[in-house]
Parts: sequence; C-alpha cells; structure tokens
Amino acid sequence: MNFASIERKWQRRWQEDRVFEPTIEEGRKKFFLTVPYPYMSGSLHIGHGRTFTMGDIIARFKRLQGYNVLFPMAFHVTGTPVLAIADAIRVGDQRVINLYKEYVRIYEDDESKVDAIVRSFAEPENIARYFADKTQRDFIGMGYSIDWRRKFHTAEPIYNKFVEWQFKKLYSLGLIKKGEYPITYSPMDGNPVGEDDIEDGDINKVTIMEFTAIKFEFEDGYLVAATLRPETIFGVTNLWIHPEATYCRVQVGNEVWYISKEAAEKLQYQKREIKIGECMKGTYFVGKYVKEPVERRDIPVLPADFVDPDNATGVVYSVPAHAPYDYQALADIKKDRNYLQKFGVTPEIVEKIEPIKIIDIENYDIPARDICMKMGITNQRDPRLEEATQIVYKDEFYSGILNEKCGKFAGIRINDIKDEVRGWLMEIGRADIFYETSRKAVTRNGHKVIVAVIQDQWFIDYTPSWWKERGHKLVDQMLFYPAKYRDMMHGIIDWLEKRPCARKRGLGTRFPWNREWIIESLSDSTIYMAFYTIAHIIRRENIPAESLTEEFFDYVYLGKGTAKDVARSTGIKEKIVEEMRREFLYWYPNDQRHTAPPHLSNHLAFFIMHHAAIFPEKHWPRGITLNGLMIREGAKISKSKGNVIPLAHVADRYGVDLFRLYCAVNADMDSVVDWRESEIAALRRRFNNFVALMEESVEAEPPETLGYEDKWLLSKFYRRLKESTNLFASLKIRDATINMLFHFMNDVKEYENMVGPERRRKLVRMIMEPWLLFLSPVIPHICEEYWHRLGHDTYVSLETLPEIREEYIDDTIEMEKEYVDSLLLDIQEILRVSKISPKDIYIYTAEPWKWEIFRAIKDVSPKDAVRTAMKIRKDKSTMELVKRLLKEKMKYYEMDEVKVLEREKERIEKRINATLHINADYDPKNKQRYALPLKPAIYIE
RNA sequence: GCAGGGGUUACCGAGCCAGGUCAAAGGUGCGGGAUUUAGGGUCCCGUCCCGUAGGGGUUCGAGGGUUCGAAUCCCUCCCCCUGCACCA
Repeated sequence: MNFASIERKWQRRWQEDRVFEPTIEEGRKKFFLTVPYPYMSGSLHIGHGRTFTMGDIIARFKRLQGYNVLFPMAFHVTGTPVLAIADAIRVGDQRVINLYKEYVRIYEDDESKVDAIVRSFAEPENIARYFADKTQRDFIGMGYSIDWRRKFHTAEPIYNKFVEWQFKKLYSLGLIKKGEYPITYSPMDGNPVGEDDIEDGDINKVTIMEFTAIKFEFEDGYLVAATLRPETIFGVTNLWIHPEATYCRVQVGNEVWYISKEAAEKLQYQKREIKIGECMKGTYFVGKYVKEPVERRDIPVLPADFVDPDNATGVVYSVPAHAPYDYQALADIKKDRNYLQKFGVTPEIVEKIEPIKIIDIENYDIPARDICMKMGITNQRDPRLEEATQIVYKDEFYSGILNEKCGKFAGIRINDIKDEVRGWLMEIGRADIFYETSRKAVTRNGHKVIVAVIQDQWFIDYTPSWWKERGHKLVDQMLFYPAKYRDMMHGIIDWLEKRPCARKRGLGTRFPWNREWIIESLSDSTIYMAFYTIAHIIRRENIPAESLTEEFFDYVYLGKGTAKDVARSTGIKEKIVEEMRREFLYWYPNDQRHTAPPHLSNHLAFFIMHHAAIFPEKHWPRGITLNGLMIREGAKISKSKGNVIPLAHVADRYGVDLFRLYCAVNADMDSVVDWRESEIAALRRRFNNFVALMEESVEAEPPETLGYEDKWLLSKFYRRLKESTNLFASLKIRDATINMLFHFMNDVKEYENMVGPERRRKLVRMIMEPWLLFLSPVIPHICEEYWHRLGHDTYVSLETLPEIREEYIDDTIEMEKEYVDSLLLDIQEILRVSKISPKDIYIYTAEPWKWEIFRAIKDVSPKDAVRTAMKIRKDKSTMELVKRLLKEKMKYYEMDEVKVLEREKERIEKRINATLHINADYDPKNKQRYALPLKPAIYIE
C-alpha cells in the first residue's frame, strides 16, 4: 500500500473541497485554535513539526466534538535574522549560501534553479516569500487542517497597520516609554548586535555584565577600578594596574577618570559627554597612592600582569583577604623584590600590606589564603585561580557575613547586601556602572563587540500594577495544560519589567512615533490572532493598507464608533466593515493557543499581557496548551549537529500518519519525545497491523448474530471508546490513542485467538466506522481512505464523534472472561513449575457456603470481616477462608462459575490440551477445600 | 545563582498529583515454541531471584521518617536536564 499517495490524495481533496475553511454560523459553538506562526528564516524540520501536529490533532478532535473550528496560520519574518541572511548572501558569504542551497534543494531538483533562487535571497523579501510558500506546502503535506485563506506574513503593509494600531493602544494606556538601555554593540558596524550576529553567539551566549566602577581619588580626578563585588570595598589594600598597558585621562562630565584606553573607548558608547585626553603607560601610576572611598585611606597602586586592560576599566582593586588572584599577586610580588624595583617601588610598601578580612565565614580564616594553600596554588598565572575564585565566591555569597569593618553594613549576609553597597557608593558619588560583555566576543565579520548604552530606547513598560493585576486575572481564568504552567505564568508576569520593543534594524513594522525604529519581533506578535479573523476579508475585498486606520481597528476589534463613520473615513463599504466586526465577534476570543514551553517567558507572557491591556475580558484568551520538544536519537535537533529531518521529507521517508501517530503516542504531551529509528520501526509494524485489520474487513459483512466472544470484543471496544473519548477531551491524547489503538488491537488479537480470522473480519467490520472516526484526528489520511472505501461520501474530517453504544458494554461478560483467563494462567503456572504433561485437569469451584461468606463481607472493612463471617458460620474453616480472601485481595463479583466453566470447557481444553473435569468427585489431594469464590482449586494429572 | 523538570526492572517508557488490586502498562531487545515459516512477517509463552502445584523473597537514585501498608506522602543528600529577556 502506498501511503504517500493516499496521503496526497486526501490532502488534495481537502483543499479542493475547502474542507477547512469555516464560515461563521451564528448559534453554532465555535473553537478558535492557534499555534504561533513559524519564523521564516529557513525550512521547518520534524522538531517544529511536533507542535503543529499536536495543534492539528486538537483542531481535528474539536471538529469531531462538533465545534465549528478555525485553525489559521501565518508566517513570521520580523526582525534581524532574515535581514542578516540576505546581507550575508549579498556579500557572498559562502557558508550561508551553502546552507541556503541545502534548504532550497529540499524543494528543487534543478541545480541551476537552486542557484538562482538562493541568489534572489539577497533581497530579504524573497527569503520570506519563498519559505512561506514552501512551509505552506509542507503543512498541507502534513495533513494540517488549516484555513489558508487567512494567511499573511508580518512584513506585509496590512499587518504593519495592525501592529501600529496595537502600539497606539498601548501608547494611549501609557505603556510605551523611552529610556536608556545597555545592549551588545559593534562600533565598527555602528549597529547593535544580537545572538545571530556574534561569532558562536548561539553556542556560547554573550550576556551583559554590570560592573561597579569605584572611584579612587588620584591627582586631579579618579583612578577608576571595576568590580563585580562592590561589597569587598571595605577590604581594599591596594590597586592593580597593568604596567605595560595604556591608560588615558578621560573627561566624564565634570569629572576626570583614569582608565585603560580600551575602557575609555567603550565608555564613549556608554555615557554622554566623554572626552578622551592624553594617554600614558601603566607604569605612570605604579608606586603612587590613591585614596579609597570609604575611610579615605591612602593605598598604593601596584603592578600586576593578570590585569586585563580590555576588561571593564582595566584597573582592579585588590582585596587579598577574599580574592585569590589578589592574594596570590601580592604573595608573588612580596617574593620578587627585583620586580618591584624595576618600577621604582620600595619593597617596604608591599611588605606592610596585610589582608583585611571583612567577611566572616565558617571554616575559613582568611578565605583567599586558605583556598590557595589548600589547592597548592603558588603563582598568579596558575589557571586554577579561576576555580579558587569561584569556590570562595560561592561560599561567601551564601554563608558569608560582613564584619565590623563594614560600617553600617556589618552583620549582614553577602547575599542580601551586594546591591545596597553599590547603591550607597553611587549615592555618595564614588561609584558608577560600567557595562562589559560576559566574554570577549566578535561579530561574524570579526569586529569587536562591546556594550553600548542606547539613550533613547523605546520600551514597553510592564510594571504598572493595574496591568499586572489584569494579567494575573486573565491567567486565573484560562486553562493551562499541563496545569503546572499556570503558576509559572504568574511568576513570569511578576517578573516582567521594562522591555525594549524597538530596534534600529530588521524587517517589520516601523515605530509610529519614530520611523527610524522597527518594532521588535516579539512585540509585534502578541494579539495577532485577532488579525486572522478578518485577514481573508481584507484580501477578498482588496482593501488597501491605508484604509486600515486606527478608527477602523477600533471599530472592528473594540466596537468603538460606528461602521458608517468607519466606512466614510476609510472608503471600505459599510457592509464589509460590519462583516468584519461580525467575524471578529464570532471567532474571538482565541480559545486555545498551542505551542512549546520555550515561549512561556516571552511570547505567551506578552500574548496574555497585551490582551489584558487592550481587550475587554470577554475577548481574553481561554487556554494555553504546551507540548515538549522533540529530539532525535537522544540529541537535540539542530543544523550544527547535522541531524535535521525537513518536514518536507516526512511523507516519503516515514509517512505522515506514522509521524503524527508517533507524536501523539511516543511521549506525554509535556515531556520530550525522542525520534528514534528503532521506535519508528516498531510503531510502523503496529500501524501496519492496524491497516491490515482495516483492509481485511473493509469488504466483510458484519455478523448476523452475536456470540459470547463477539459480545466480549464489542464490550471492550465501547468501554475503551468511552474511556478514550474522555481522555482525549481532557487532552490526554497519548493515553486515549494508546488505549483505542494498541490496547484494543491486543483485544482483537485475543479475540481472534478465540474465534479465528474469519469471524474477526466480520466483527471488526462492525466497529470500523466508530473506530476510524475516533482515530481520525491522529491518523486522518488512512481513516479518510477507509471511511470512503466503506462507501461514505462525507469527509471523516468533518464528522462527529462516534456514539458510545452503552448497551454493548457488559461487565458480566468481561468479568467472566477475566475469570477464565486467570484460571488458565493458574493452570499454566502449575504446569510450568511442576513440569507435568497434563492429561486430566480437575477444577473445583468454591462451595456455596464460601460464596455466602464472600457476599457477606464484600463491603465490610478488613478489620470486621472475620467477626462478620463468624456470625454466619462459626467454624475454623470460615476464619481461614476470610483470611485467604483478604490476602488474595479478592474483588467481589457475582458469577455462576460452573456455568461459565461449562461454556468455556472446550476452549480451555484446546488451549492446554487436556481433558477438563468440573467439580468431579475424584479429588485425591483434597484440593477442593482450597477453592475460593472466583478462584477455583485445581488438580492436574 | 534564580526558576522549573527529572532519576522506575537490559533499553525506551507508563505509574506517581487522588498511598494498598504494583514485580510494577505498553513497546524494544533477548530466550523458547507455533505457523506447509525458509531471509526481517504473524501468533503464543517466558524474560529480578528461588520454587516438581497456582507460592515465596528482594526491588523502583541514596539514606531517614509518616503509615497496618509507599515506586507513590514528608525530610536530607547525590546526580541529570531545561529556561533566565530584548533573541526569533
């Protein structure tokens, strides 16, 4: 059977018949499901596929439940990556060109065509358009039930107008602010740089460190040392400076700072009014004295090689009691008198320096000294000093307490005091902030990356309490699955502060109040689900972007003003304006947003907050569901690992239904699913078995009368159908599918063993329709195929859930089967252990009095069971019976054991190949006395 | 560091939130058998240890505790994974 062609056939027919293009039907319940649109910097792979697949499975299940389902999709192109790719291709970056050729080859065979297409990618629009087009094809090829009429991409003018509207709403609520902000920046390029622009930025992230720059009085100004541990200022004994590095006199506002040349250059990008004056070698400072800011003690400036002029200010202050580097440098210098003399420093200056201990901590005396001795470090160039620093820092941070040398901060834990010390130093004008990158970084072009402070950065200010309150309220009202994410979302909302919302580069929407800025990509995709409700009408009517004014959106989304006025001012027909308003009112709110957990702290938080700010409560989103990521053979899927499988290859290499089934079944929604070839093979076998069952029954006639075994299978089927319907409805898609597919297929196997394949064909035919219906959300193509081969001319994709035929669910029949099965198991175990080859098997059922006792104690607590039983039949054997019933944990069920055994006699005999004797008088080992109700005694010869 | 998640019988992976019916689903692998089976298919049985009668023993990262009873609840410890903003 060629699954790929079956899949394509149904996908084509769904498209042709516009099966997934819902229209509003007043009075019919609707369900509006969204999955975040993918970013179009390349083609998608199976890892992305999991989320869209789960979304589609949910959409399809909701249709089965009778909802009018809208499941739209669009494409995200906002931001710098697409732009950066276009730039790289334009300048002939071979690495990028090859990567994109790989992408394009997924879809094109002709190599010259590949070349041409990739060349066209020099224009970013072309990248967006090409991959949007191909991704749509991929999605159709995955069988997703998407309404494509509503698609758009985020650089389109009509979308820009929508985003502008959103920002105007936020602005009028006072949520758009302007201020300073530090970012990573390339002075050579004159641009901010993001992760994508930095060499190895994705592997080794560059973050921004906030150093405290502490000013030590020196000559006409300050020698400025930078630190990440401002609280150690109380223990300063000297400064370190690199003797060979260049330092400059810098005018900072009305102050004079002495810092390294590199630092001075960085400072130009961090502060206004910086003037770099004359420069000098580090030796100029060596041997001189500065005043520390707390007690204004004079401390010396000493030379040290470990100082990096290209890190922070290039000046370091020394706290030998607590910093292993400082301790060791001091020790080295004390040992090497010649070194000092080279710089004209008298050794006595150094001799006098003793560590000043300012932090009390258990198990340490002088922490820096202790750790150096413990680790055997004897030289300031020892690389283990880094580790030593980490250890001391960690211990001090968690359990260290500032001692009496620390003035008003004495007695406080480091943990709690860091920022306060800095605040205090800044207040008294002795400290400032100096930003530095967390590691040395260069752009992909090899240009240096520094931290710059943007002076007029636009922010969205998430701090207003009214806004957070609304956000929390929204979160409380919505469904979260898995539920644990609700608490997390509350935490995220609390944590949100100001967020830059515009950049100078990239594709997207221009900032309404300053056209030089582009609205940043996560800020432009917060409430766009609303845009889906009208996008197809905008297209159908060819409405120009200029008509999509603030007034227009105010009416359509918020009901402000009148359609008539909007029509007059925009030139859109009043009827059409009304239609869009109706469409929005019908579909909104977004009932469920399905995505993956990485979106939680960014996109989903903004999604919630922006809805909370802009829309009335009745249009707040109703639910968020999340599935875990997909990995492959235990490893993360990534281009750099070379283990990517494009979505476009799924159909041919695996089969779409198989992929969907894997997504549904191979892991719980919230855990990681591992795409492993060995598991796929196993799943394929079982999927094929299912298909074979269908194939063998599609032409069969259902049975005319029902026997005991038939009733058993029907009971199993409808019981599982009932369970699985509930499981699915509560989003336990995995459990529902396993139950309905694998567990039930095992039932069918069992059934076939009892009745043979002919009968099985007939019986399966009887339940084929409900079975196909139920499985259709997960494996829609094969279900559609057999649905039609059964003669239906509707689409299984538009059907409703099968009826649960309660009349077939039969406890008695199932219990009787379990009874016989457990008897068989017992017999087989005896045979295995005793190694007898049986000729005759004697079964002794429990005597009536045992049943009487069983009945009597079925609802009695174990404690009172014996007493209750003894009232009925005062005998030692009664007590023994009760004890055994309790021990075996026998569950009460009324049954005529003999009748069942007589009925099943032949089957049991066939199964174990021996003659069965029921309650015969022959009982040489006196076994009957061991018989329990529902657990007969057995004797074998 | 902060936050979240996890460690289950050869492997993957359920169960644990609502403690007992859990030696612990299902699959894979492995062993045995069946099928007029010859290449991987399907079906049955077994797969922690012991056991010539359906039974017993020891397990669910380590160590404690609560309970008549814990893989499941509480505490401590060890190990692993993910996210932490201006980036889509």
